[in-house]
Amino acid sequence: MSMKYNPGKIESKWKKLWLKKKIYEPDLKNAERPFYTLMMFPYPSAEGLHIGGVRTFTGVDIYGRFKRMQGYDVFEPIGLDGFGIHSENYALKIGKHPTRLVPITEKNFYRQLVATGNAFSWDEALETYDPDYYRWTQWIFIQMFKRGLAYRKKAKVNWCPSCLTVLADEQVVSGECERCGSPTIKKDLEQWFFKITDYAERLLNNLPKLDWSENIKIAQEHWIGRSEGALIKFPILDSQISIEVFTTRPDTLFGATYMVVAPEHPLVETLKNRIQNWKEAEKYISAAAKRSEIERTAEGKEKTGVELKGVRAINPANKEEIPVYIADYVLFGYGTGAVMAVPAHDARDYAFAKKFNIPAPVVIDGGQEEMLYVGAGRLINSGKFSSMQSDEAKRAITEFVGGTLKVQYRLRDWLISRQRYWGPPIPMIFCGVCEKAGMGERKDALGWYTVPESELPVRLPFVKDFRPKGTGESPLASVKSFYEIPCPKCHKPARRETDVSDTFLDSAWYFLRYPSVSDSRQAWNSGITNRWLPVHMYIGGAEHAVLHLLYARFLTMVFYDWKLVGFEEPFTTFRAHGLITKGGAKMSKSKGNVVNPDDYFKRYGADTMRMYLAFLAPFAEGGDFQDSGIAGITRFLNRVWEFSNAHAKKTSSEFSPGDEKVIKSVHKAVKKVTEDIAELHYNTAISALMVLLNEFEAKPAAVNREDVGIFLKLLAPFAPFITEELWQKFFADKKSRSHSIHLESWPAFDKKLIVDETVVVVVQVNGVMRDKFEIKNDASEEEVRTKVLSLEKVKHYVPDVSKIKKFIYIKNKIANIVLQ
RNA sequence: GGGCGAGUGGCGGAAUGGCAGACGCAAUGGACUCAAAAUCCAUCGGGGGCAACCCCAUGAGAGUUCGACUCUCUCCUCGCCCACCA
Repeated sequence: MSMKYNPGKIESKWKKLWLKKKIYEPDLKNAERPFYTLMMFPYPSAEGLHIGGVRTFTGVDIYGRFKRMQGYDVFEPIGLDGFGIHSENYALKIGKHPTRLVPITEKNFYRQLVATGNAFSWDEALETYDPDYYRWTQWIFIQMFKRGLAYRKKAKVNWCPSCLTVLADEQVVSGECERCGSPTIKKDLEQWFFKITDYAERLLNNLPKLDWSENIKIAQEHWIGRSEGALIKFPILDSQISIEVFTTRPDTLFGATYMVVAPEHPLVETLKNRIQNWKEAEKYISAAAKRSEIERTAEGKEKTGVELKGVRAINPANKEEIPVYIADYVLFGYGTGAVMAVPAHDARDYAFAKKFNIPAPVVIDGGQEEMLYVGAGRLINSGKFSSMQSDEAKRAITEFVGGTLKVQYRLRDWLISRQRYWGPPIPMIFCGVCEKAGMGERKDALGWYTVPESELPVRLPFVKDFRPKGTGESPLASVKSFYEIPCPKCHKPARRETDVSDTFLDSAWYFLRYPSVSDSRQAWNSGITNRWLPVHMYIGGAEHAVLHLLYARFLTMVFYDWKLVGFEEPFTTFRAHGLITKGGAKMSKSKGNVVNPDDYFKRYGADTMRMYLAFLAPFAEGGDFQDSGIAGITRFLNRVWEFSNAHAKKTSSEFSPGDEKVIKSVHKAVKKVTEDIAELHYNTAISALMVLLNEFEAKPAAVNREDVGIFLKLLAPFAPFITEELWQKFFADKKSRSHSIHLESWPAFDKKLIVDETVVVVVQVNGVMRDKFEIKNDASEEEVRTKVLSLEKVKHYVPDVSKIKKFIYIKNKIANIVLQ
């Protein structure tokens, strides 16, 4: 009889053949129905591919294969985000230079990805550490500088004392470094920033138009954090100086009994001479600077601060003299770095005022005796504004004190420079001579010049000691041959920028490069880009909601404004995938519950693993990986193999005339699998295939050769190898040029065939199920009623027909008799 | 503290206003076997009953509805994200 199903053998055969025949390479220049499907850029960790990563890649692949069979020219590129702190930290840990580590991890990662059986377009693979790629990352930086969107600024920035580099706000998670988990501190450093804040409003306003997982959109909305309020000036007594605050509650201005400025606020230094307790203030300021973000916030609601004695401000609404404090509960980076404090109507101010015995007059009638009321309401004790409602009062009071209405965003500019080794050098040159002479490429950045585009890439030199220095300078700052360079303008000795750019810059534009990888003269070919992008189906982790996904949107918007791309948003559809746990816990080395894909793929085969990962839980939700569950898929594929071998090769004389029910089941399965894949409900699509096979096996004589063919096509996106083998064996037309099942067309279903001639109607009495019966489809309510009342069970529960209050019939589904 | 999501058999999960537990795992019994594995058949939420059947059950409690796992409110638990943003 037939040979046994041997996944190892058929998988290695088809893996090679698919690559050789390039069946997954679309015609990038001429494709008529482009469909770009993409999984978030992976970074090649030396441990190799994570099983969760396998699941996500495969999830994207199932969708791509489905679209390809539906007639689309599917582009599913792959590459590695190998530059950056994550890769460098690993290199540091094992004491191997990143340049030596890269070829090893790259080879291993690509080998694993081939093993998954994914239909990647390998010809377009790219790596961020490849000079052919990062020259364009540098090119982007140059354009950003030239157009004023990249700038240098001395600022209090997040510093990771373990990674010894600065970090963007998005990379500080709960006061900890996103990479290594160390508590971060604030450091005063001059750094490069991208002006993402210029795009805050558009990044926010476009969100509703995007077909993205809702939670991701909400996360971005919160991160951008729009709030409407007012800028109001509080004059300082006996001076020309005033303190400006941003407030969302100008309606509570009459209740402002003190002010707070952030310890980092430059105004504090300006007022130094007036501050009678300067020593105390100074002590507080330097202590605040040293404390980590965690310490600053972990002390939680316990407020600290120092009154600036000798400095008094005037509340512009009621002209009262009020004290000024410094306290670290006020953030320098938000608003103006100073607040007016209204203890009666703000929880933080309330806590602070209580501790420092500051009065808290009530100015909004909260309808309760409670001191603290943060809601809106009717104004009291507010002079001529008393009895006004908050909404109206906001505008009126702002106007009264000469303030201005203002929209404030929480989003800050993207800190782009890193004092590390493993990244693209920032392509800038600084000339001290030009700076003194008032020269520079941009008037607001004296002394700074971009590297001429013809000289790109600025290659990352080999630096033996690539460890971060912790001095605020990158290891490149120790390589004279790298940074010593004549000024492009005055030709005097100048200095190259030695910082590298953030990894997130590498990954913020890679999807634009993929279709144009072969083009060595430009970052992307706009004709090809506009043909293929925006990415039609993008899938990745929710943890990138405010990192990668925000940065990618920002850059795309910028390129759109520069007319380099014809679309404003990079990803039409985005779906977040779920997390895979093992034994109910996140996989981690320390817990010893990490699933190594290599072992499993070798043992069970790619088809089985692909299907198991898709079957174990809804794709978007994630679930628990259990070894025992794999057996179910192994059995299923064995049965597919056996059944196909036994029935697909029947000669025509052996064909069954076909059983009506089997045909209907096949059409129903086509509908269900088609709809489920489109919704990424892979688990239920697979269960539908299992149901169909169960039915095939129950009445094999009624199964046609054609039914088997349809079944294999439906299964093909999930199990590409076994279906290809069986298709080639029994169905493929050997003469046609390419006869892969994966290039066959997706089965259609006949609407007429999925409707049953009879339906089962459930009978309820007072909402409790009592009986059911079969009746012809779309029977009239009268027919149903007659039938229902004739049932023995119904007679038992409804002895007196006159007691029927209501008869409810939902067509083809249910009949409910309601008694009084 | 805020936001988002989730709570259904021994387990993963299905059903999103209409027969709760599809599909699969595990388990139990049986067939095959000298035996085991594999495979096949049967049982498989709880309680009652010889049985036909009946009752209870989707984290807890209320509500809306002829009818609620599904919608609304309150509470509890868990997960993820953000977190002194004025």
